[in-house]
Amino acid sequence: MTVPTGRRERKKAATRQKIADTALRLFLERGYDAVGIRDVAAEADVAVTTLFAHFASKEALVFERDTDFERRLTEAVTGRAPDEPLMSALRREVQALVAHCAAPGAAPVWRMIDASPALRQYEESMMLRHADSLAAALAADLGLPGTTTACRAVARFVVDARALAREADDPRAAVDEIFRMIEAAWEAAGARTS
Amino acid sequence: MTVPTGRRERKKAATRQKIADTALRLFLERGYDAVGIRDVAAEADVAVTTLFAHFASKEALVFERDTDFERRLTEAVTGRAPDEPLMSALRREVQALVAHCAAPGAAPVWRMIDASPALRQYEESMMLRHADSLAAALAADLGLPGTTTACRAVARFVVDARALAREADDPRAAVDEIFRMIEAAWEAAGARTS
DNA sequence: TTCCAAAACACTAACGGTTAGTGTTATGTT
DNA sequence: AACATAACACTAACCGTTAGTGTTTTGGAA
Repeated sequence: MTVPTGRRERKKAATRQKIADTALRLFLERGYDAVGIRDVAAEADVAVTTLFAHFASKEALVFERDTDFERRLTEAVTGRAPDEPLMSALRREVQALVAHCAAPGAAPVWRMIDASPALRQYEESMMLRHADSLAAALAADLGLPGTTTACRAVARFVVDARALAREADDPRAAVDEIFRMIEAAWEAAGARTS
Repeated sequence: MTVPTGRRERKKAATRQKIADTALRLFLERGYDAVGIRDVAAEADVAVTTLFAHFASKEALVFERDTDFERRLTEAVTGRAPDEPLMSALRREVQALVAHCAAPGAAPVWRMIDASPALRQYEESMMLRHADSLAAALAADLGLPGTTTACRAVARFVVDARALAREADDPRAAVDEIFRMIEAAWEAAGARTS
């Protein structure tokens, strides 16, 4: 139980990163479906089993940073300024996340994701996991003992907002519009929750 | 272009049904993961390729009636009484769908679905497809040329309601609570949409 | 009735993601 | 210095799925 950063952990992180980088490069070069797991493993110079020790599935290679998204959502709730309303903080964070997806460098990756049913499906279930985390964070912020139906509902609405905005013509405006709806929903629920 | 019901179509439907019934029986008997496609095909006395000619995937064997759900959602919109509000009709239909899931005979099937990540994921993406259909139906009902952001958002909220209610302690109450939120969201959007 | 095109069905073989089983090295700790 | 552990490697296989190919059935046209 010493402090974290030993050589072992650094090597492990390096291997993981090398695999992820190699995979993304190959996927963008030749297309997601045209690259096999065995190709990625060979190019990254690791065994297939090693690759699966670091990533649970082929899709997970693409969404390597997925825990970041989850953390950002929950921290938007737990780490907001004391006087900021919940929904305001969430809208800001979703705006930032959507803007991040629309960044110039990210475009080819999202085009690849949109082109692959497997990747789209993986992203969907990722977002539902994030919604569960967010629901828990919301409930905790309200001092509730467990996640209520209203918390779960709003959490889903928020991740829906991100998904819909990503596909909209004007992502910024879409987030604003959907959040007006979510805020109304939240107030309607609030009459019973708080 | 004669009328449909020839012997051929009856036989095809019978084969399809036999495959689905056999699959569901085996899945419930031995567990979804413990039954292979080859087992199902053998037990239904068809070739594996025939099975895949009728069903696109192993998961589709379980959600055989999925188009029914989709149709019921859109028809709740298009086929409602002329004076009934949209959200009222949708709430009624979602209540019916959720009640249907909670029916005694359906319990083992849902337990199986909840136990299998693959099935859960399949159901999720099914629901998103349904949300897209519903969004189109909503837009059409409002006389809009295309699906707007608000339509898409509300459609997602509605299918979220079904998913959340299915897992809630008191499904009926959950649907009511979430629909109070959705109606508020719909009104907030309506200020700009209609 | 006879024949034809289409569709359902079958069979083999394979592909690609994923895992089990087993063994080898490197690393942090005692 | 020695041990326990975790990272890594290799082989072989499992399972869902598809391609390729051929056979039978069926509905309708000639």
